[in-house]
Order: sequence, then C-alpha cells, then structure tokens
Amino acid sequence: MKTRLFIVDDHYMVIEGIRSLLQQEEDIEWMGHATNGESCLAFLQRQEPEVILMDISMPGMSGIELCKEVKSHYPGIRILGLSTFNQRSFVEKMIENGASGYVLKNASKEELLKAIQAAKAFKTYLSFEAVQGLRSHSEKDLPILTRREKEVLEWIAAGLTNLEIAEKLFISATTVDTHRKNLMIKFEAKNVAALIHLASKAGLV
Amino acid sequence: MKTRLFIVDDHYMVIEGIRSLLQQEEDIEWMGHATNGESCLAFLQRQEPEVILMDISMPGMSGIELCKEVKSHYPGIRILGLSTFNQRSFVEKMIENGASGYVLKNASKEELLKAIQAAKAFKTYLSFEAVQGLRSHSEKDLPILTRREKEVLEWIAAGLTNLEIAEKLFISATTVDTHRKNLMIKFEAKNVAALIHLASKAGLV
DNA sequence: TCCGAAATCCTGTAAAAACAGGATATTTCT
DNA sequence: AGAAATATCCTGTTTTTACAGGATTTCGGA
Repeated sequence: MKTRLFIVDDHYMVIEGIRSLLQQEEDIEWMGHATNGESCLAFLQRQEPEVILMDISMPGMSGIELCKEVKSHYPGIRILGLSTFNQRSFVEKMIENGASGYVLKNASKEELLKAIQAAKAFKTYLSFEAVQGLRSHSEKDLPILTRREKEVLEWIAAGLTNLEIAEKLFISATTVDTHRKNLMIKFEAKNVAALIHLASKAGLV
Repeated sequence: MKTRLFIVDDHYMVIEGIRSLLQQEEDIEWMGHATNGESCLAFLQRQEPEVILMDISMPGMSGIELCKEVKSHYPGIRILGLSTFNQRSFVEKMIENGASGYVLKNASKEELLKAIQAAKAFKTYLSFEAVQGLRSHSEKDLPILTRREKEVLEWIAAGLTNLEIAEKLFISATTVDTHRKNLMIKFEAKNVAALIHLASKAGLV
C-alpha cells in the first residue's frame, strides 16, 4: 500500500529536492505540495494524505501553528516537521502540537524514508541530529519558564529596565527583579547578557 | 558552450532539488557539490567551475566568508549567493565580497536559470524579492563591527564583565567599556540585553 | 481540601553598567 | 603623506543590576 504524501514548504527548491528524492520510490504516492499554510488547509478539504511533510518556518502561518490546526481537524493525518534549524524549542513545539517526527533538511534520503515509514505506522521519528539536540540541551540546559517569566524575559530582551517592565505589567519593580533572578537561576546565567544569549539560542526570544 | 556549475549547500535536499531542476538543461554541466566551505575549496584545487551556487548560512565557514576566499584565489569564478533569508545585510555582504548575484531558495527554475546565465556573462542578477528587500521595507542594516568590537561582543554574550573581558584581552576595563558603548550606539540598543538580543537575531553571536 | 508552585512584595548592600566628555596612539586606506 | 577609522586609555556621576534573605497571597491540580 502506497503512502499518500503531501508537502508544505515555502521553498520551491526544497519541494523539488524531495520530489526528486522520492520519485522512484514505489511505496510513496506524491499527492502534491503547498507553499503556505492556507493552501495546505484548502487542499485538505478535498483530499486527505496520510503523511504531511511540513516546513516549520514559513511566511504567514508557521508550521507550528499549521500543525495544530491540521491535527485538530484531521487527527488521523501524521505530520513530520521539516526544518533547517535544529532547535530544541521548535522540535518540542511540533511534538506538543501532535507531530509524529522531525527531519532536518540536510537529512539523507534514507533518513527521510525512515521518518515517513515511521509516521505511516503511527510511530515517532526524530532526526539523529534532532535527538542529539534534545539530549545535549535536555533537562539541565533548557529551563521550563512560567508564563510571567516568559513575559518578563521578552521585555528584558527588548531593552526595558526593571522599573519600565514593572510599569508595563502593573507590578512592582521588586517583583520584576525576583522574576529576573529566577530566570538567571533557571538559565544558570551570570548576568543579563548571558541570559539573553542563552534564551535567544533556545529560540525563546 | 555549457556552463560548468558547482553547488555548495549544507542541505542535501536543496542540492537534490537544484540538481533535479537543472538536470534536463542542455547548457548546464553539473560538476558536483560540497556541503561545506572546506570541501568546496578542496574541490577548486582540482577543477574550476564557471559558476558556484553558494548557500549563505552554513555550519563552519559561512557563505560570506567562503565567497571572499574563493574570489581572492579564483577571481574568474562567478558566485551566486543562495539563501532562505531575504536580508539586506546578507545580500550586501555577498555582493561586497564579489558575488555576482543572489537567489532565494523559493525562486523558480526560470529565475535560477536567469541568474546562472547572467553570472556566466559576468553580469549581476538579484532575485526579484532580494531587490525588493534592498529597496523597500527598511530591514535595518546590520551594523558593521570592527574586529575588536566583535571580539568584545562575543565575550559580553558569554556573560563576562568588562573587567573579566579586559583581563582576557590584555587591555584595560575602560577600553572594554568604550567598545561596549560603541556597540550600543551601532546597534541603537539601550542596554546590554537589547544589544545581545539584536546581535543574536542578526546571527552575530 | 490541602499542597506546592507561582506571583507578588519587601529591605539592604555591593557590583556592574550606562552615561558624559574627554585624550592619544596606531592602523589603514586613499 | 595625510585623513579617517580604530584601538587604546582616563575621570567622574548616575542608574541599574546582582545578590542575600526574607514574606505573603493566589491559584490550579492531586
């Protein structure tokens, strides 16, 4: 039985590359492609693929949003995240939103096929590098932030002082300072420069 | 006369996509590909393509550096920047370093061929979108940093204080402070948090 | 309902950064 | 050779952050 495959990616060359890689594969049925989330959703109203390869960073609706949307309407469809970036936060968000796996764009044909076959069988597949990314940054490095901490973090990154953030959030400056302290502890950062650097690398700001 | 073409891109799927797009083209001779700057330079010691399609963001040596390197040793080779990002600063830096053009990864086959033909004829070609990027919506320039400023910036991002950086670089803390001030002015940042945020977004740290 | 995490607020001190306003060598490029 | 850019260093003051060591309230989940 062929696997009905659909692709969403805003880069024509990547679509072409994957099509070229998979065209001789007997057990893959190429259903088509979309270059943005909206077209993808429109396509799904008419036909239902088994597996969707989905780029994470796209103009307009991101892959992360699209994944959630597709999964809520068509829970049976398996989604594989596709990205150039091997960022823990992206991988995590896709999986949280119901994706069956994550493949990097520098993956080999074999890896891609493995991921598709795993997805078809309702299993999870992560690129070797993606797993490494999860491992190496795991537990220790990537802190879990509270809602308020994220909010404060964003304003810090924007360049606001504690007092300015306090005014923005209608809380006292000492509270902001406490959140800042906790952020620093969670990230094991010595100062705000290191904090923002780590947060930025983790895709949190 | 066929155009001898070589590709450098760390994404296998993109290489495959371009190969697939161009394989029927009579006037293109596919010389091969590399997945990083070092392999590319090694290849050039043996063979000399006319045009190189070069990804801008690669692990290790970036396309921007590689472009400069290639042009200094082989001024006759024409280089086309290839990227997902339509950032003014990237386009500019490639052109500054001697590139003949810039093509986005979502470009069509026709656009890619036009760019290659222009490059072969020693002309410049920019993706329509790249031109728009240069023209319109004021994507703020990356500030041009000096060698020392970059160095200081990296240590700041790592979480070192001025004094610690001073000891590391064998200069006085006031000098580090001056570099810090200049960085802040160049980035139009209010404080170090905003500085690191902007630098990180720009891929400088 | 109780627990624990989250969010709020406080005092105080020390350290660092931000800001102002300089000066002087040393490269680098024209 | 001369100008411009870069890198170096200085003295201050003010603002902000970093650190220590608390406390109370709120709220969601077991």
